[in-house]
Amino acid sequence: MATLTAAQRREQARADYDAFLRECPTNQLLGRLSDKWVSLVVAALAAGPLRYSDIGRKVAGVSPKMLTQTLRTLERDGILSRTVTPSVPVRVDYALTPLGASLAGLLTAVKDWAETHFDEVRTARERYDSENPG
Amino acid sequence: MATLTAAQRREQARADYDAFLRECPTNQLLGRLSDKWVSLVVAALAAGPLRYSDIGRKVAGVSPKMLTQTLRTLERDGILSRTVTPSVPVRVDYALTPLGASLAGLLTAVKDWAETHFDEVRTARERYDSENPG
DNA sequence: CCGCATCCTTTTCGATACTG
DNA sequence: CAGTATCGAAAAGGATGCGG
Repeated sequence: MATLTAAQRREQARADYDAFLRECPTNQLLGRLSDKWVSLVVAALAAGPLRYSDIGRKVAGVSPKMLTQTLRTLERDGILSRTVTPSVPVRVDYALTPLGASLAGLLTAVKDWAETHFDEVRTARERYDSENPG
Repeated sequence: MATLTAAQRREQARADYDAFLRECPTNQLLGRLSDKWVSLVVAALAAGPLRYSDIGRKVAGVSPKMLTQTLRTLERDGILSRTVTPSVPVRVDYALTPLGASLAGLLTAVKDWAETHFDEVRTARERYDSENPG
């Protein structure tokens, strides 16, 4: 008779796996970077520093909540810097750090790819949909 | 008195905006590509074709549901091809298309960036957390 | 102007069990 | 082996109102 039940073994395996994932840099960061708003915000700042409301205007469709949330995590990760000018009313500027700039090149490359190859993707979708009715 | 209430104007603006977003190629594709599993699956296939279960093993922690879902959308978008060999048991191979291969380079560049700069990001996080208690 | 807190809806996702 | 179906938990996301 085994010293562990099947359920216990499964739980153990899951715990090990969770620990592994938490230590895996690629998955951690990739999960963070795999965010629609991250790409758009970084792309927006690639051209130069912007104020909070300017980013909101440049990144179409982002709610204040998501914008703030995205900016906070990117600031925490050292991707961008946040500068508060204590005037009245307050002025807050965001800019890419050198680290962020190195990432921006890659993300805009992906964005450019999307723009360049969208027609091919659309064609592929239409073909797929016509070949797979239902 | 206006012919529309503020709420109605807001709703109208949102409808217009939604229509705009649906037509925007960049946002459509970028949203699709900004997916953790997409990056990982494409990266897994970058080295060469793989069978369904091989991908599942290579991409740690993906459930059958998400794997199938991801593979289906990528096939529909023309990023990868699906080949069924009607043996017993069935054998299904997935491979990047030329279109997918052109994308793979960019995504693995992002993945490499994550691996290379993870230490910097971690350091930035620790600094941020110590400077922002609570 | 910038942003936080709250509520609430929608969507996503993982676990599980089952089929050809 | 390669999926599909279903369920429930979890998270994301938007709306709104307030505060510095």
